[in-house]
Amino acid sequence: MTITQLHYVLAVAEYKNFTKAAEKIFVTQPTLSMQVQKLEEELGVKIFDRSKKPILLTQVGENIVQQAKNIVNESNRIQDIVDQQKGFIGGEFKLGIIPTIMPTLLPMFLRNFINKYPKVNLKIEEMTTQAMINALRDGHIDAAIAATPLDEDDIFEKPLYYEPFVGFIPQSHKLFKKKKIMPDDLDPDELLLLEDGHCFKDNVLNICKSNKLLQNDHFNLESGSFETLIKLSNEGMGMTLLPYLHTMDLSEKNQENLRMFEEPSPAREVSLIHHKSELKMQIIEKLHEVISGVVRGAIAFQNIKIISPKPN
Amino acid sequence: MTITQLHYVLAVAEYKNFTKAAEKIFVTQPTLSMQVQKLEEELGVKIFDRSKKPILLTQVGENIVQQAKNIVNESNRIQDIVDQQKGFIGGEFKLGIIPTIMPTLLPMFLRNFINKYPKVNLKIEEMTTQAMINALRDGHIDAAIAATPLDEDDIFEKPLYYEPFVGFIPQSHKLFKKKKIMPDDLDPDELLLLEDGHCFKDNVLNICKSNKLLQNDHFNLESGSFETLIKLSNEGMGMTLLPYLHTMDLSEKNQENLRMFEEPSPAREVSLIHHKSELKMQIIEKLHEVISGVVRGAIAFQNIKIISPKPN
DNA sequence: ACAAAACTATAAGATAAACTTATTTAATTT
DNA sequence: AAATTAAATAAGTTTATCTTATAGTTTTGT
Repeated sequence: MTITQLHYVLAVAEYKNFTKAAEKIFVTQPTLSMQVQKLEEELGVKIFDRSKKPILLTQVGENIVQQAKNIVNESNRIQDIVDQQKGFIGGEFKLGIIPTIMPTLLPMFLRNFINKYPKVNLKIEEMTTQAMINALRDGHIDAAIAATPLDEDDIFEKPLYYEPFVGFIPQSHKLFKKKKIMPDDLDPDELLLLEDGHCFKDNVLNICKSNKLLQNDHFNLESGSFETLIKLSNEGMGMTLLPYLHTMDLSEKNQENLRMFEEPSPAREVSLIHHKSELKMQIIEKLHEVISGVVRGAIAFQNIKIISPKPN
Repeated sequence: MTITQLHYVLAVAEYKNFTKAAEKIFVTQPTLSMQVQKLEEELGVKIFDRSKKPILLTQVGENIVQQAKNIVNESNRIQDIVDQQKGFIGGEFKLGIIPTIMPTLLPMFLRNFINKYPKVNLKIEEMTTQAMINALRDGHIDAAIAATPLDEDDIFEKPLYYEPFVGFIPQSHKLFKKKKIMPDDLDPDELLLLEDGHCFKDNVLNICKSNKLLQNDHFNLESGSFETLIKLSNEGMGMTLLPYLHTMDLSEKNQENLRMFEEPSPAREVSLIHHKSELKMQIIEKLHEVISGVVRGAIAFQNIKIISPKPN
């Protein structure tokens, strides 16, 4: 049994197809076939059931794949140990970011980070929270930025900052005249919302319903579309909520529609999340350091009420 | 990086000597030299400091060895998974047993176990509790039988049975006339004891002192030497305590000197212990099953007071 | 149902990796 | 300083791994 063979098994298990897996890991298909067979022979069991297409994992196969993931993870950790010792911060690092955080946060820290750690080859991908969790588990990404808490017990969360929500209220709206708004002022049925799955906790307000309506309808608002939300709002579709960092980019005219909450302001917790396997921790720590440092300058609220991303 | 290379590193780390390590793992010394060098080159660090003799681990080396142990353990687990699936109970299994349990317990279960699981190649070694803990950590043994609790957080304990202590009281002794004895009757200063490190808990009696005296003096009583203890006792050196199972082998004459404790009788907890890495769990479970089944027949006490092996 | 397409397995030869024996070099003892 | 002990290097052999080419399967589409 070699680590290479385990890699091969994982690739086949992932793509359920020898040919595709072979392409992805840059070997020929016979290499995969033979090495997987060799391992199967050594262990004395079939890992894959090739009689059906797409290929299936046998029962033992499932367990073997699970364990193979552990072994491969643990073996990746050795280079980590070496890097850490050398104080080397570098190599490829894949970071996932949810759409509603991407456009505001990325410009704030990216230049800073790549200047400070030029040897890190950052690859950033926009993805949903659920896709992130899966990608972290599979090792497809090394870390991600999302609204937390997620309550996934194999995902660790390192909070980056607490970002207050700010009301965006059109002139026609009855709340426009108020200087500060309160959670109780919000009417879920006329609130325009973007963030997938982000809900106030029960005791504040549950706005998932309106959220879902928007998403399942014509709109499926994605990255950068807070602009859309603002336009809809200005056209009398109702008020909306924006994360604080996003409000800093608004035109002067739009700024006039902003209304802060009475303190403690509802806020979302934004965290750097990673898998419990703790691979590439050095980079994760530096990333956390840079981002929270940069954001600390932009957000200086004290009185904040954290909001959970999921209804419960 | 291959699993083989990690094995080689572990061997060298263990014997601090390439030549010896090479012998132990049945390869030639140049093979070790070259493969270790190759891994060092791949990682870009020296794992061993060869400038001194015996060889030292570098700082990174220490960490690498630690991680290598994890990886090797996890990779051994794959065959385990396969065996489990097949319902196969077999292969080499190394079991450590402490000297004071060995002679009485081993004959009780050994034949039974090897008949039931003939494919298991049991290798039994007598060793002290501390040696066991180290051997379990290093993977030199797969499981062990010892008095518990040990309070080692990487060692799991599966209690096998609770074995009462029985007083062995020479005719000359003042307690000889009593039918049953009580913990308070015992005088630590005149109690002959054998078991290394086994002490009544504070609230019963702390007999470690007398124990240590015996050990550090001329005697270092080892396996099978309860006989010696009994002879010493019969010659007026004082009373002693014997574990219940041992008393079953005594001559009729010696049986007359036995005095049970008033219930609840003090007892020692004897457990099958293994490392948290949970390798060869199938065999461990079967072993536990067989031993506790066999002993259940021999010990049928209800009222027992468990005694801790260590003073605290 | 039959041909085409899509996959996987096998064969054979090329490449590369790992291992052994023999020898050299370096460090430690005496 | 010589003898001893242990690790590194060199050279050649064996073994393992990979690729190209090809033969079998299973699935898909008409």
